[in-house]
Amino acid sequence: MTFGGNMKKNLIEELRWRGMLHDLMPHTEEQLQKEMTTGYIGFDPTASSLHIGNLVQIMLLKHLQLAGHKPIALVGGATGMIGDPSGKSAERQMLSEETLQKNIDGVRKQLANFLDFDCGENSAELLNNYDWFKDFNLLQFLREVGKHITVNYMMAKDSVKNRLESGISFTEFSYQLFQGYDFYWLYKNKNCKLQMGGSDQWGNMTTGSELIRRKDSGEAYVVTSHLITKSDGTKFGKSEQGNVWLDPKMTSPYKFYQFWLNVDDKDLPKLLRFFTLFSKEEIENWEKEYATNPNALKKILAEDVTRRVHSEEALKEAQKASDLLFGKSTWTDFENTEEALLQEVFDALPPQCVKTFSTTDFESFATNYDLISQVMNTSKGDIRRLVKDNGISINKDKVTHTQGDAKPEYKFLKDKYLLLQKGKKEYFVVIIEN
RNA sequence: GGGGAGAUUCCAGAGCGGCCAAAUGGGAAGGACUGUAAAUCCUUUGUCUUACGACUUCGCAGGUUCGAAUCCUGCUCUCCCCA
Repeated sequence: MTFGGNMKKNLIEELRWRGMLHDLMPHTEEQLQKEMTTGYIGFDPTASSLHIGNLVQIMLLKHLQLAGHKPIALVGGATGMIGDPSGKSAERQMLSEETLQKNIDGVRKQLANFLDFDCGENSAELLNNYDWFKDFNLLQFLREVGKHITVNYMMAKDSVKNRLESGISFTEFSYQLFQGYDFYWLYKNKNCKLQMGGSDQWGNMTTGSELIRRKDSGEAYVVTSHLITKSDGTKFGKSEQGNVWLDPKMTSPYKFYQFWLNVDDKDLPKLLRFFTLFSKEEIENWEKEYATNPNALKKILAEDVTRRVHSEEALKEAQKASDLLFGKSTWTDFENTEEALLQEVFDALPPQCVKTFSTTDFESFATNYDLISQVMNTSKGDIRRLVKDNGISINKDKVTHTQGDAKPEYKFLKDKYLLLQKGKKEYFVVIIEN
């Protein structure tokens, strides 16, 4: 039951025990056992970076490759221009071509990080469907694609059905044909027989399989994964600031690491299985060992994901920052930290949380309220409220109302840093430069 | 082309001449309790201000009125129904 002697794992089994498998077409397993199979997942460039939600799909491709098959990551340069109606209750805004191009570039770069592109016959490939759609004219499309799929079939898809009340444009209605043709094209040109994706993509994906059957009487398979949701039912991957992105410029590795440390206990079993590559035994052993210490598990999770998405160095920095910024760190801890390390820690903070002032600029703040609202970029009323609720600290000391109106007078850390906190978790740093 | 409904603060959604900076819910923020968790509780959620109050908001532009989110006129946009 091996092929080429290099089969490592049964993909479907792997996805099953991880709880990722949602649905698959009949005979998919046989196909995967029979030979090295090429499978693809499409990513629409709706933003200039992928986010944590997309990471599940990336993991699918990763598992595919680890099981000895060949993954293709497809950037939807063409389909992104149309807009997938799946899961959307209203017509979406079209992106300008300029934004789209920027997004495609960003997404391409990230995808390239996760897969092995140089490991022999099952090396990964990165493609853009714009390449085969750009010269495809409308008449050709209608004759070659449209003719094979009935409107009845298309209307039966949930993504379309759900929109019949609220309205759906022809553009979004036709989305599934484009995605379907992607699959067909890959089938013809890359011998791709498998498409994977989130469970919300089932409808779109089966259209492709259908097209392959009708046009070529070919067999092509579809596997879907569960969409990751939080135990409280809200959307996963949103933090206070919105989406958690994979781009370090949009979500700093520090924030990223913190995100995983802060997940709900109840989500841990699922997250460890979805987002790490550890084996069943490893995960189960840890869960036994740390049954009463979920923070240890979170650390394992956060470390692994941060390392793979960013890098070992980024992880180290994020951890250094976390150690200093959290826990029981005191003012003296900061003073005793050498400057180079402090610098690193502050670098790990999101850029908007670090402000540099000249001495004269700093002198020009009449009150602490002025200073704080400037640094934290919030209204003074807000800061007053926070101070009233004990929510602001400077240099690890709570700011009181009377202090708030006083002129800022501080002992600077290493003669140049001032440490502000909003709540317990959010740090801001002022750097004084001459 | 004809007819109807609607546009309110981050979102949903009340208000339908003064007591409206605008109910309620959600979200978000801070605090307490903890484990940088969850649940719970408390507070806050237009701007400024020594919270007394001042100023700017209810699709856009005008108008009526002592006074408008609320009434009138025009415009823009969205949705529904009929052709």
